[in-house]
Amino acid sequence: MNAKKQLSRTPGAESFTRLILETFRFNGRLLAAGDRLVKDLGLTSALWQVLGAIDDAPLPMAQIARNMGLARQSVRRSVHLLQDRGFICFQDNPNHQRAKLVMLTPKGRDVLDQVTMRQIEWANTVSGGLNEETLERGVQLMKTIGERL
Amino acid sequence: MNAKKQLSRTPGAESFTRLILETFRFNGRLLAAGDRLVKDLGLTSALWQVLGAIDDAPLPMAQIARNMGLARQSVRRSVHLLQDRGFICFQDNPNHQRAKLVMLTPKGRDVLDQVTMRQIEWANTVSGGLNEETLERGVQLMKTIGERL
DNA sequence: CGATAAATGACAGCGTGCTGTCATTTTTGA
DNA sequence: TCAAAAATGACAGCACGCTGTCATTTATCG
Repeated sequence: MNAKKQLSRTPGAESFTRLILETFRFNGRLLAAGDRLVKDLGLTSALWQVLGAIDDAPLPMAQIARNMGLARQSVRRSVHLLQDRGFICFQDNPNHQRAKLVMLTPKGRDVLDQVTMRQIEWANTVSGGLNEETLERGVQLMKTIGERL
Repeated sequence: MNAKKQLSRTPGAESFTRLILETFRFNGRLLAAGDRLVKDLGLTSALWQVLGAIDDAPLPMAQIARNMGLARQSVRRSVHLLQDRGFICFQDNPNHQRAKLVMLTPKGRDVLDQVTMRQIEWANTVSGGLNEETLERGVQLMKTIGERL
């Protein structure tokens, strides 16, 4: 007698498992594409994302991290690299003595604007011919599953 | 006169951009969930994936890397960690003197089988209530876009 | 008000992806 | 056949995510 439980994936779980593996690949490709897009400006995908997070308004590191879904310390590292490159600076926070506001320098503003224009052209090209609803359903799918994890 | 070109995203590009940001988040959550699932067995998401790649048959490192969509050297590092833990060993490759075959040890086989059972239960739960076609469309979407990058 | 909890950033260190370079082996093609 | 190109794994080192710990500041609530 075979005591091992007969365990198998539902059809949905099969698809879900494929989705996971494909997500790993896709994520890697997106990061690589982003790196290519901004390399000559002295940026990387990670640094660019942090710049983008303070596009509208200066924010403390912890707030940036929450907005991006990253750990506080991951953002801290990027912020210091951006400071070294002269893209951001710190501004006193009237509401919090410890948590200074991370703010774009004029140089950082220039670079972010350039990158944004490149991203727009790139996104228009890559998404060309793709159905908007299909994309939106993909976003929703990841949000839905993400919340269950 | 404003010489700046009026550049904006198409609706598809807006959705695509949201898809990108959501992919970063989703990827992070998946890795964390995988780590939790196998932590007590001395594995991580990355090591587990490599074990899974040689579930069916021993393969050389470079082949594993291609199958997983990773760089050769990323896989090399994981393979050596798995060797340190006694989960894999090397087997002579009759077709290639340099590229030894990476093979599960009995211990590695046991662990992988355990992990696989856990993943099946987990995937069945997480994917419960999700439409299979929706998931499959998500997979297709990422494959399609991924090829354009 | 004051004690305790929570949030924040600094510091140290790890895991896993990448690239570049090298020696060796295998494959290709003139 | 044999020289050039490609593939493979070893080694070194970087980028960026994470965690844990700490001192300090801020918020909470009895």
